[in-house]
Amino acid sequence: MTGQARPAAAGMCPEATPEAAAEAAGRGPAAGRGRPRNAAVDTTVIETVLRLLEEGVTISDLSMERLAREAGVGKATLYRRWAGKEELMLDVLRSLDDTGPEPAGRSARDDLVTMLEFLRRRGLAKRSSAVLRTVVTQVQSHPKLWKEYHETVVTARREAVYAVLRRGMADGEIRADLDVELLADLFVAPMLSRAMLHEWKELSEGLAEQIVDAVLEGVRPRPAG
Amino acid sequence: MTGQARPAAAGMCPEATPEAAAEAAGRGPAAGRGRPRNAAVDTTVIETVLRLLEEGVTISDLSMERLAREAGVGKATLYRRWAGKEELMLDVLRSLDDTGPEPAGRSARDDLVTMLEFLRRRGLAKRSSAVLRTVVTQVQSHPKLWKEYHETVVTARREAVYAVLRRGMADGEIRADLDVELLADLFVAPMLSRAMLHEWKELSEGLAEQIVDAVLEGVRPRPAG
DNA sequence: CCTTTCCGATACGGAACCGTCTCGTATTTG
DNA sequence: CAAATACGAGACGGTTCCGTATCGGAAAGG
Repeated sequence: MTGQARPAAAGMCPEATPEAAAEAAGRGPAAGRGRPRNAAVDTTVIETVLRLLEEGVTISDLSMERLAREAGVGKATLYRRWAGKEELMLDVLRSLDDTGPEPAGRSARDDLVTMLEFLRRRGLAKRSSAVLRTVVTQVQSHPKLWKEYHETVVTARREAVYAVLRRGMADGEIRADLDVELLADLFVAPMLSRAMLHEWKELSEGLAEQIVDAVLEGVRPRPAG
Repeated sequence: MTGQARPAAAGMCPEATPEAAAEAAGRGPAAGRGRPRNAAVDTTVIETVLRLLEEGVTISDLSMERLAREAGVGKATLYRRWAGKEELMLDVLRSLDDTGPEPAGRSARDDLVTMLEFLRRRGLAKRSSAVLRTVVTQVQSHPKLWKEYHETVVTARREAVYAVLRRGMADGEIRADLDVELLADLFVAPMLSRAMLHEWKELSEGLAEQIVDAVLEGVRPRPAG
């Protein structure tokens, strides 16, 4: 949650004090002597970033100066904790790392529905949706941020889908002659497409089941039975 | 290809009350008297924008000042033709309006493959890909641009897909009990997802056929014949 | 020839931002 | 208490951009 990239001195772990835990997370200005940092500032700042993104502010338009104003903190405080906007955004991305519910494991079909339903609900939640849409789309311009987000969030979720699919293939529930990555896209992309590209209107109630079942059964008419 | 939002007279309808037509499209300098505008400037400017976007420049980073420098034109010339960056970008978007080949109409399956193959090839073409990725992702921050792009390009292409699907449903080639919009997403979204979200690496040769056939047949194993 | 408009170039004032630094104050350790 | 550090606020010089205006020259029509 808190900043990691600070230039700060203090390096890592001079000793094994209780603060070392905090230091281990990445930093610390040798937290010993003076006034300690107000942990609430980290929260306030990140929350402000999320609020502004939710309101449609572009990452480029989100200047450190404006952020300081809106969050009611001093610019020095920002630069004391983060080396720049990029480092700050990295922390914002990390705060979004919600992997969703663990699939129950009853069947591949049900697990896929669960996963897609999570995507659908997140697409409907205004906070997550707007923020995620903004971040995912704009972050691609900043290769460093995109790489971080991709490795932290996207890859993890994709691997979870792969696991479900592989088990389904082993169980004979899913064709084993298709590429796992292709299969994942067949299921996930339609939901992602609606959540990100289209307007949020088309995320109706039973969409997860509709997609999963349609992809499973195929859209070619079956003569009978 | 050339600008439309231009205040200029230039364009279409040189006669039939030239001023009226020009004024209708915007406002014009009543092109009659002085030195005519160099039509090549429109091309040069738009081409420069595309080149810069292709190089990864953000729309926000693409200032009118920088654009004038890179294109080798005067700032005044830009503001003489476009009211601002937004108007200019609208023309850039219009220049991307390539609807692709008309489907042959032999079968819904083949038409879908043709359409997806067009998306795949465009995703591979560095120019279109990088530009489109940048435009599509960043343009969402500018509601006006996004609306324009959506109405001009996206809607038209989606309608084409709908037409193919409806004909396929009428011909009994595609299940008629599914929503057309859902069907369109099942086919198109996987390709779009790979072209825009993933890296361009995963746009392999037979991908269009793979997607179409997998969605048609379904990914559940068929016992036998 | 004269007027009009375009062209590239550049100067201009005003604005926003960056990152650093300095205040005056608050809080904690020694 | 004194030293050290954090805090909000904001000054500071430097950069970039915006949109307008001006300039000398070029191309068209009258």
